[in-house]
Parts: sequence; C-alpha cells; structure tokens
Amino acid sequence: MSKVGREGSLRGQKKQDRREKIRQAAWNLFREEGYEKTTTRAVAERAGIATGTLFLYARDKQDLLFLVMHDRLEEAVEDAFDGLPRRGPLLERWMHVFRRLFRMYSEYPALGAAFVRLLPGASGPNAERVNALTFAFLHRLAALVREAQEQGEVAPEVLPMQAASNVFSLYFGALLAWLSGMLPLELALEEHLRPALVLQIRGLRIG
Amino acid sequence: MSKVGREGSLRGQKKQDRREKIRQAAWNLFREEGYEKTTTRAVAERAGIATGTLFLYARDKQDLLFLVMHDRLEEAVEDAFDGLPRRGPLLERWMHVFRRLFRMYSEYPALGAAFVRLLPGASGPNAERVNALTFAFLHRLAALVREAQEQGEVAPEVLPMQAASNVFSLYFGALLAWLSGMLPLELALEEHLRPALVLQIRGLRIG
DNA sequence: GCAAAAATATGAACCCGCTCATTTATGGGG
DNA sequence: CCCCATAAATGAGCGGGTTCATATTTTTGC
Repeated sequence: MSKVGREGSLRGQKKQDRREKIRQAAWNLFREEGYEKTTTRAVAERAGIATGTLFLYARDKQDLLFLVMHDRLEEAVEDAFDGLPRRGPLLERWMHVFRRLFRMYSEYPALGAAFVRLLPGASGPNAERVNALTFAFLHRLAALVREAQEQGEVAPEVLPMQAASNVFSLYFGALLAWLSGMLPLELALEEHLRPALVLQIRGLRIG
Repeated sequence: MSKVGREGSLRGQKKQDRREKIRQAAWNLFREEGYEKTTTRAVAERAGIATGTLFLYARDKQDLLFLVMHDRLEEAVEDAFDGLPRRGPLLERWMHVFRRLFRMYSEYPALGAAFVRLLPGASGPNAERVNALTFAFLHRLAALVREAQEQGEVAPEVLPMQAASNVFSLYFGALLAWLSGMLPLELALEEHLRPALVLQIRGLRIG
C-alpha cells in the first residue's frame, strides 16, 4: 500500500481514533460538569490517555472546547441552510438560520456561553477550524443577500459581503446579550435580534 | 466629626489609597509585561501588599484588568463627547467618538485585546463598573441619534436606543476584528467600521 | 527481520491563580 | 487608657493547567 497522506496511514488512523475518544470524553464531561469545573486530567482519564497526551490534540483547555463545539456548530449550520425556504423575505430567511443556531446553543446554554465568550481572537488548531467555519458562514449569509438582490428586494449597489458582515455583528451581539444576561431564548430572538435586523434592512434614512 | 459614610473615614481613606496603589502596580506591569505574563504575585509585590490582599480589591485577575481599564475608558469616552462637533452628519459624529476610543486601545493594543476579549459576560465589582460605563455610552450614542432626528437627518419612527444598540454591535465587531487580526488602526476605522455604519444608515432597501 | 530514526505518549513536576485559617490593625464604649 | 468587636491583611497551601525529560511505539532504510 502506498502512503496516503495523513488519513490512510496506520498512524493517521490511530490518531483519528484518539481524537474522537478525546472529543467524546470532553463533550460528556463538559455537559455533565460544565466547562470550568471539568479538569483536563478528568478528560484525559475518561479518554484513556495520559494528561500530557491531551495537549498533543488541543493546544490548551480552550482549544478542547473548540474541538468539541466545531462539529456541533457545523451540523447546526448545515441543518439551517438545508431547511431554508427557497424563497421568502430576506429577514425571514436570516431569522430561520439564526433560530437554528440559537437553538443549538440553547441545548447547553452554559457551554454555549463559555464557547462564545472565548471565540473572539481564539488561537490553536481547533480554534482555526472554528474560524474557518465562521468565515464560510459569513459567505453563506452574503449569498442570501445576493439572492435577495436578484429578487429585487435589496438595492443592487449594496455589497453582499458588507451586508453579511453587519448582520453577523448583529447576530453576535444578540448571542452575547442572550448568553451573558440569560434572557429567555424567544425574547432574545424575537425582541432583540429581529428588530436589529429589521433596522439594518430599513436603515435610518427618511422615507 | 460625624461618620461620613465610606470616603471620609480613616479606614475608607486607607482603602482608597491601597486601591490606587494596586491600580498603578497592575497598570505598569500589564504595560511592561502584558496581561498574561503578569502574575498576581508580582502585582501584589509591586503594590507592597500580600498576595491575598489583592483579592480583597479585585475578585480575580480579570477584575484587576477591569480596575485598570475603567479609568482609561472613562477618560476616553468623556474626551470623545467633549470634543464632539455640535453639528454635522451623524456618521461623522459617530466616527469622531469611535476614533477616540480606537486611539485609546491603540496605545497598548495587546492590553486592549485582552480587555475586549474578556468584556462579554464579565463579572466582579470592577467589571460591573465597566458595564455601567458601557451602558451610559450606549445612551450617549442614542442621544446622538435623537439629535440627528431633530435635524431631520434620521427618520422619526426609528427608536434611538435600537439604533444605538445596532451601532454598538458594529463598533464592537470592528474592535474585535482589529484587535484580534491586528490590521492597522486606520484601515480598521476607515475601511471596516465606516462602511459598516454607512450601510446601517443607508439600509438595504431600494432607493 | 533488524536497527536507527522519527513520531507519540507518558506523568511527575512546575507555575500561578486563588483560598482560608490565622494574625494584625482599627475604632467605639466604658 | 484599655478592652473588645469588627474589619482588614497575611502568606502558606491547594488545585489544576501546562510543560518537558524520558519512555514507548511506529516507520524507514537496508
């Protein structure tokens, strides 16, 4: 057999298995005990490896959280865009997507809060993967704007990526407000995020 | 002499002195070594107190950073609104304010980055003081919107606080992008924040 | 097959944030 | 002026994240 990059080799396979073991162990402990209370030693033990080995798979404890959250985030984003109505007002399509993401965070709000608080400026291999996901998400938001432009709903001179960037900031702000202040999910979505998006669409100008 | 609440008493005076000593020590060390590398022991030593005493004045190391940043932030906000042109386009008045804040962070960008990253959902006595500052800032932004409404520049049906909240999210997003990615100050302000604000004012609608 | 080399894994030890049982300072009442 | 109650300060110790010298496993070259 020829060398098959990383994944195919025996070494690569064991490495993948171990990463998965660690992901599971961390996920279970974070859910059961919360992020702060979970010790890296406990994660290592449940994954059946030595303490030091953990740090060959995640740069630090934060990066472990990113390892765990990456898959959940990816699934939620995929799901959100899969179930997206083909047509309809831009506002409702955005809300459909953001609702799905909020719902994901609401399953374990404390974990979500820890994750979102660490997101800005995070580094480490798994943080990079999450950043890539976020970047792709931003482009998907821009695609929605482009489609709305084709429907004549959005002015043609608006740069889709610029609009996506603004909307993402509004989404992130709402997410922080919700997960920090712990106002209930529905209120955060309908009374905070939705009016913010409405105002971004409307603008401040007269008319 | 009657008891004068907290400030007048000898006890209260010593406490204030000590808080100031700690603030100075932390500020100098954070500047010289950075937030992460500075140990709480070092701060205590330079302030001339025991390790444990530090935590009577700040709940934890994070709260120490908030203690340090509060005054700088307050000064920058005060300064920004003092120097604000009495009239002029809303966009330029916003940019005047945000430029002043960005400039404050740019004096010690690494410290600013640490601070901004810890801001969301921070707790502790000094974090509360910073949150109060942020809340007041939000209201000042809303006041600018209200003035623009009186000038007929902004539609009367727009809720000033809603607009302020959106603009704050855009500001915070730009701040995070700048301090995380370390793109230069001028670009972050003029190529990131300004277009975002322009688009918020303009909206996405046709016309 | 077998060494030498390279990649991985190990866990004791280190560092540092934070706590808490104990000591010290302050101020009011007699 | 002294005593007691209360507030404040102390620093040794603890817990947990992270490191790194050493050991083990896997791959490579022959």
